[in-house]
Amino acid sequence: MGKQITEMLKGTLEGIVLAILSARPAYGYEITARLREQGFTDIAEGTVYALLIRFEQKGLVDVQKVASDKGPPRKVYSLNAQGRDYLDEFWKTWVFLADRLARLHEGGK
Amino acid sequence: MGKQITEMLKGTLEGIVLAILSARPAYGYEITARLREQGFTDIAEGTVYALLIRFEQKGLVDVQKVASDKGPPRKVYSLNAQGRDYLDEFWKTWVFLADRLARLHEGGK
DNA sequence: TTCGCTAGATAGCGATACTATGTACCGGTA
DNA sequence: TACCGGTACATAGTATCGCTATCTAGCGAA
Repeated sequence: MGKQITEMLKGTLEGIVLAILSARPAYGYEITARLREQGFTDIAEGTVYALLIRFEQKGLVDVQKVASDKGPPRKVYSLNAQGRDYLDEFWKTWVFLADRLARLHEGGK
Repeated sequence: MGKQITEMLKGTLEGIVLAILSARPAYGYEITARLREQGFTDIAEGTVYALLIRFEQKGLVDVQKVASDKGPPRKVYSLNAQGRDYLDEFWKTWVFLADRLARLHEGGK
């Protein structure tokens, strides 16, 4: 996909992961896997963990440690009220941007 | 609009400006004005100039100095063949991302 | 002459995603 | 028992990009 997607993900990956969490709680490894399923094949694991820590620091998620039968305990993240507000904001911003880009795309054909 | 748009513009502003240039050649100040018309009211001028310089360094645009009757001479940028290829790539990447986000947005209602 | 608009340029900053690497736990198998 | 692969989390260092804040400079009008 090249380097363009990397820059484009800045600011959007955040919303993507929040959206995934809004569907149901999940832990880091699981989120990475789900991203890959959805076509984001080259998102680094480290990126997701760093993102989740930021969510925690901003108070957008609640965290719960859950023992796992394979590997170390999982940190399960769930979106809280503040996180949902933030996600709403994200979608508004996204729609704004997608709208304008759609117009530019149409115009340029 | 908040801080979200700032991060979201990373990687996309590049394509937006290339798309504007693909319609017709333009100079920095003009591009800034056109962005504001299209609703991007808070894009800093300095950002556009820096972006144009990057385009030049990457060889995506041709440059022509044109005297102006007001202010210093204008640097008029026009998209060249390589720039058009790059813009095509951009749209492909954008469509990929917009597609997936649309699906997430639908799912989350 | 001063103000305001046009036009371009740059230094320093902050946010974010990536690369690369490391730790640690578990089950299966040779 | 010893090793390997898969699971799970974590972090140090880097590059990119847009923003803030400033600066230079030309021109016309008040």
